[in-house]
Amino acid sequence: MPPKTVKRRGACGDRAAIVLPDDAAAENLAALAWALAHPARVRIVRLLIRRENCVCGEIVDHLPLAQSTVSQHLKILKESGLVQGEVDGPKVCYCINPRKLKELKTLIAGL
Amino acid sequence: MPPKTVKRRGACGDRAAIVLPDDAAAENLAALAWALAHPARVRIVRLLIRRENCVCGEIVDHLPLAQSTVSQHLKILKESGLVQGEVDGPKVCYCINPRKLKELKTLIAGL
DNA sequence: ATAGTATATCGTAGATGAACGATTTTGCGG
DNA sequence: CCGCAAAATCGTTCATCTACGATATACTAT
Repeated sequence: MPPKTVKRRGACGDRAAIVLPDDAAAENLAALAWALAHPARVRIVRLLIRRENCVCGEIVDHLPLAQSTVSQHLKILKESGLVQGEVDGPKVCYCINPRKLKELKTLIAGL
Repeated sequence: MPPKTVKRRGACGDRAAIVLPDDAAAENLAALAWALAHPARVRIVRLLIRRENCVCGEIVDHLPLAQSTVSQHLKILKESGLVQGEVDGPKVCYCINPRKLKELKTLIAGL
């Protein structure tokens, strides 16, 4: 997660973080953009969009990264809401959350 | 800048970073998404789009951040190409780079 | 139950981001 | 030339990412 204009500890000024009207929208878009702010995650999302159905750890085979690293990227994508995973036997299938994807597209298009 | 699947120093495995065909596209989108991956930068971009012309350090007045912090965000936005700045007397005017913005929109829409 | 495969989580290391205040740079005006 | 205002950069601090290997967890099948 990106520090999201997060409240820092007491030191360092901190300046009350006045929340302006469209702040929520900005944070929403920033969170979604953040999910795509790494090439590996872009690749994963594209992969999941293509094979519109779920995919399991073949994702790992498509990336030059260790399984644990891919798992972390998937976690980030899940937390963003862009990707959903459901258990299927010993494997886990991931798929795109079309609603979130559309939300992202709408937010970007509406810039 | 986001680590962009960057080459790490010799230690840590490093695994040759095989560059796959659409890697360039993924990195390109990731870099643009990265620029918007922070609420403050989203706000700045929106501000610059609205006042379609240039704006100077009033940007600072619109954000609950120190001048130096805003300057850093502007630097990131400039590096992404989404924003351009040109000197105007003692001030600096920033404006959106419509080409890059369109590129971003196209890449997202084409997901 | 047990072994086996598939994911997730832990622990670590190094790099980088975000934020600030302080300082430096830059371009005008007196 | 000198001072001013605006912006950029420096230096610091803490949090977080990214990556890995190693380990733990989960579910199947034997």
